[in-house]
Amino acid sequence: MAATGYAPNQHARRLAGARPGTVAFLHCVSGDRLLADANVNALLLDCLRTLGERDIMMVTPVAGDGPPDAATHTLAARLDDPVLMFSAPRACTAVDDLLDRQVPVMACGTPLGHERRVSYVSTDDRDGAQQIVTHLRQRGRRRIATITGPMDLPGGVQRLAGYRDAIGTFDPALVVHGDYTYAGGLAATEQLLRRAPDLDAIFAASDVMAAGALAACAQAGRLVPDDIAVAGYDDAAIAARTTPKLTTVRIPWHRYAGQLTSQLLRRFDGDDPSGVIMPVELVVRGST
Amino acid sequence: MAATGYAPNQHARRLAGARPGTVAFLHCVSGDRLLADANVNALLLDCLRTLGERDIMMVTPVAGDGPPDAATHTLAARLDDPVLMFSAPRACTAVDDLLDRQVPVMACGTPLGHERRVSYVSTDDRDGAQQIVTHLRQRGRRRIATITGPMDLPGGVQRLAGYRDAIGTFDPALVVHGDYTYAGGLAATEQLLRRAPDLDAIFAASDVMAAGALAACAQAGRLVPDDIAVAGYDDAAIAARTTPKLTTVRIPWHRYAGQLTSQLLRRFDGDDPSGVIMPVELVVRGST
DNA sequence: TTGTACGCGTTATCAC
DNA sequence: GTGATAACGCGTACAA
Repeated sequence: MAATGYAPNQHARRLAGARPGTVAFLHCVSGDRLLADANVNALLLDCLRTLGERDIMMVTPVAGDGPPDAATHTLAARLDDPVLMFSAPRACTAVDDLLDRQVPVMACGTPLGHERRVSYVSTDDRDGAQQIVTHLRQRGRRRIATITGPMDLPGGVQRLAGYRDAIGTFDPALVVHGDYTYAGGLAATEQLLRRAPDLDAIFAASDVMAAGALAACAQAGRLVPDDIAVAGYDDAAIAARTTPKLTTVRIPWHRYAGQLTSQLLRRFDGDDPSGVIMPVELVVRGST
Repeated sequence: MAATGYAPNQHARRLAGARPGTVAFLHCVSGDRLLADANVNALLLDCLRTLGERDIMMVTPVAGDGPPDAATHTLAARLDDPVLMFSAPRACTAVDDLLDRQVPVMACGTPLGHERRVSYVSTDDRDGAQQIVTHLRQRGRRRIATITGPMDLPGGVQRLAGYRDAIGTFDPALVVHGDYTYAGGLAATEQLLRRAPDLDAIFAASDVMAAGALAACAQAGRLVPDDIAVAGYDDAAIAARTTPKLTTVRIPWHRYAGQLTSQLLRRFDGDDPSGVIMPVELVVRGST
């Protein structure tokens, strides 16, 4: 059997009604940002490996062009297998497509507007943001600005909520919306420095944006952490490679992926959608 | 037809002998490095999008654990569709598996030991390395070290060959083998600085390693480019984000992906394996 | 326990 | 051209 090099035909077994042997990977971003997010890649990889161990299944990523939602929408229509979804924007119509067709959907991060119908695992973003802003205030920072994530994504709104929780008196001039990219963080910081030259701390909603913020501070001749403290979020690899290294909030990536896959597997067996929230942890480094 | 929301069952059509609707993505690296290489990701994404335009096909990535070859070997045995292969090491046994089973293989980079049996698109690594070393010599550098890529990968051997072509008198003390990673570049540079304190230039076989080299130089108190010139390879995104920015060799990524997909599509139609080599271009920035 | 039909949805082929 | 039918390879349910 094994000696003859025999392997069952996946198409035939699927056609005969076997349980799905693959999981579709759906990343709801515009085409040029696909596979460009180190956090998502790491998480995806971790899931891929765990899934591989169990049933030797693979994940098929799906590429989308144009605006995030439209692209994923059309592509979702072709999907047959369970879907592992990342960066799902608020009330993403692709999700409706999938749910209508009985496709089990597992979201990474709270699926805004679909909390009851799709399974998800997310992290306690609000708490993390609170922790980091509180840390900045304890270090004596008084004019703390923030660069948010996209406001149609759960991380964007929840990290901003945490910032508001902990900031004391809220000043809209100290808030700029970002897009989780390095270039976005750099541009947002330039804008903040122009708008509020007296700020003494910046909390960026991602480490990549924080890295951009560091570059912008350097260009503007502001010393970090002496003149301005900079904090990130995610504890991504880049957080330990900047100068100075970034204070950040650590997401337990490995356990996160573990939850994602185990919940997904549970959906395979027909369990109801469920939501899991993972705790996060403050990591203090040289940038604050 | 379209109004009823009908979509043909991919498994059934495949079972009935239709042409493959998917391409398998095989990255021959140890599990933890999968999806971690920005160059590979960008290339993969580009292929994904082009492939999507044509026949609305997707790519299924395959995860492997353990040593690169063993993992890909076992996983290759499950593959049925055409394979797009990256980072294929010398005489990779997974390739034999695939070829035995008539699976068309398209390699990114010269598939060492399989040049005649699998199609490939590669870049003129030897020429690129020659160009960059010649550039360093023209700037007056005399003790030019190199951090190579893995020597079982085509980029590793060919970029080293180009270095030897242009270096004049070859000194083994100035050669350290790297692994294309940031940490590897950093460690290799520390080793070089210990071994040959008088070196005045480092050519790293990838931008990521060059970024690590910059960090090591900074830690050692050596100024770049005043004391030591640092050059990379790939023209990856990181090359424009370091301080100073990296002199490097630009690979025409977009056209590279175009060739990869068009050759792959050609294999679909039963054409014979073919090899294509793309030209590269020197990009001079502040680090030299 | 071991064996034998049938059905899954499509493509291909052969009559018509 | 059009329409019926045999594969494709594996699950599964049912019979022995």
